[in-house]
Amino acid sequence: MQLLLIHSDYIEYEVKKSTPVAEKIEESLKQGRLEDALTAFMAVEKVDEPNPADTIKRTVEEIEKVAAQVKAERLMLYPYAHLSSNLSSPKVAVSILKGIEEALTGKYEVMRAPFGWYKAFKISCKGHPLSELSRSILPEGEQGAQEVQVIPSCAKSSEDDDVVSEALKAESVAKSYWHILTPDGELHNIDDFDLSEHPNLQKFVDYEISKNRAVEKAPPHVELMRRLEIADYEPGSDSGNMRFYPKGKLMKTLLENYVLDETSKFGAMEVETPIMYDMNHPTLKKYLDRFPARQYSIESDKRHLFLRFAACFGQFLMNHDMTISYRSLPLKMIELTRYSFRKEQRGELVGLRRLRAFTMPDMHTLCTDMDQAVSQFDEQYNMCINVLDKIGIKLDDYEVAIRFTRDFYDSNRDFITNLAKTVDKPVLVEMWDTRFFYFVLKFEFNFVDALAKASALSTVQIDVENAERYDINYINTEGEAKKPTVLHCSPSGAIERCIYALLEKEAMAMEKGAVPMFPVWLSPTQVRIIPIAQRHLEFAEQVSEQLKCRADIDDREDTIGKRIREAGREWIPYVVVIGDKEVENGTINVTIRSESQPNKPVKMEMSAEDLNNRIMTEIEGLPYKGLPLSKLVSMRPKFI
RNA sequence: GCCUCGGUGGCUCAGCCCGGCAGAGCGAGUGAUUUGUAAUCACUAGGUCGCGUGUUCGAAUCACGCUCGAGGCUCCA
Repeated sequence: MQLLLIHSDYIEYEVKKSTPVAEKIEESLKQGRLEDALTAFMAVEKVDEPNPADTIKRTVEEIEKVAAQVKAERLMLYPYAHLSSNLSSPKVAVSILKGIEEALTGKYEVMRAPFGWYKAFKISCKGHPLSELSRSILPEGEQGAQEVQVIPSCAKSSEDDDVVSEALKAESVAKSYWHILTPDGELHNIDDFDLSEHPNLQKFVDYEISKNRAVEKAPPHVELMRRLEIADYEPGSDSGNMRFYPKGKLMKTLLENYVLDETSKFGAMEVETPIMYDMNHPTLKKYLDRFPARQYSIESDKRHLFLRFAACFGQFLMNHDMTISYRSLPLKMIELTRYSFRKEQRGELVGLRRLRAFTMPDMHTLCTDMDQAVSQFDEQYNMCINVLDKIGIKLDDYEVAIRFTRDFYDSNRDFITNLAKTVDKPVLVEMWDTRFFYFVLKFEFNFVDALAKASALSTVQIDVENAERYDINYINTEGEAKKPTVLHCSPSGAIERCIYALLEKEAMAMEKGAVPMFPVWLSPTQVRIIPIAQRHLEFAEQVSEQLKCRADIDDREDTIGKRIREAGREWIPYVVVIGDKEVENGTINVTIRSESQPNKPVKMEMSAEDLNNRIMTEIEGLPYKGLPLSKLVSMRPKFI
């Protein structure tokens, strides 16, 4: 039994024509309408034939469960053969459908659309989180059956159709085919590929496909983000809106500046667009109607506004008004949105991993045609690898997912193979037989965290829909207006999520017995200077002046042991202890965190200039900003 | 939205099962110590035990309602 449940404002149908298997019906059943009803589209399958009673029982349970969740009092039972490719005999189907109807009658106001007729129907989907659900009900012992992912399409109506059209069927149920693509170009069936040598990819695949994500504890980065005074929950705001303390704000600014620098080198023009838009703007309305409500909305005088969930709107509306010659293509614009807003469901928000307000670098590239788009895609793919690498997230830390339509794959096989070659490891492939989303090709780099949960960082998509929707044109060599092919790219993914990934990565490293740290250019304090006694403070000041980086002085009246420990707990890359010996010799003793092991610090005697040179080499070409807090640690407040 | 668990000084938590003076460690303040590589010692301050109602001689503890948070479901353009 395949079930597709839609909680609708209304559903109505009208029979058009009988098929050879049609049940005989009363005139009154030839049309029907229910308001505020849960509609159950159902397909009875071959596997249901041996035990119809069991199928009835379990289907009824499932429907009742959902009806209770959405508080529906009216049910429309709608036979919908297109949900399955392995249907039962019509006789069994009718008996099961009638059985379900009988079991539910009395508890609900039930209407059943007749079986075996071509019917036209209209449905208005409510669009709340539970309004669209699909269920496969299999007999006991048949759990291994093929998984079918249903991608819901909302607010669709088939009013123009005489019969339930093939197009609607295709859009209601787009099938995903999962594969593993190896660098040699082989496209393996996911079940046939041995992932045991790729444990991280295995985790990602499990997360993506089997959706098995039971986890018993909170993710480790939540404790770390607080303990390191990076970020924290803000109870005075909405959930998923974080506060950032000075150290976290510094890291965030550096990451933002880095991504902007890289995209600027890449030729992107930085722009800024509004964070709120008119819900009733004709172009935006069309776009919003395609998706269930997931945005913050604001009532302001007569207008109904929503907060942007990406920078697409602003940039596309700008593109629409621009005069663009083919000479300007590929044309790149970037905005670093502070913020983009998505009203994710309450239970889905976790620490810095998924937020309702987040900072998103969002670049769009207008290309003359698909060929140019494909070559741009390739360049941006490589840029993303490089950007994440500098941020401290290496190729081993994430898994690649590439998703495309079958048509795209058939005409770009070599190109896609090359993407796997570039990263030189197997990648997960999702292929759709029809295009449902606005893109024909996308990739993401998915970070797999300490609890085996995956989340996307970098992504690029080839969009074949929005140039049309926003009426974006360029003038070609012939002087004709043409629609460009558009690329969406976020080189790093959300900035907050990069911090999450770094924290989770270090948490995993700690588990394995390594010493955790941030890349030097991102460390809030790069050098901690610890004068042993007060008389060494002056020399400590001198050393800090010689270092052209974020060097602070722990002048608190604690023991050396304690201050060393504190520096370690702050993951400071270089720790300098200054006492009589140093003042005398003019050299310094540096503990180098990146070379140390737990309980085995690596210390080196060097001059302040040596240390400075070493750090300058490490942070060369990367953004820099001064200390986010007072140089003297004794003057700092505690944030947590 | 549904299910489960939780809310006790700034932080982390014990106490709750089985009702009887509200506790510890860290942090903060003060004093002593001026220190050579992962927690110096002593003292002090700091709490309507999330909110409300009920049961009781007596409620942090039991019951009910509310609220906020976390995890799961669902979802993730």
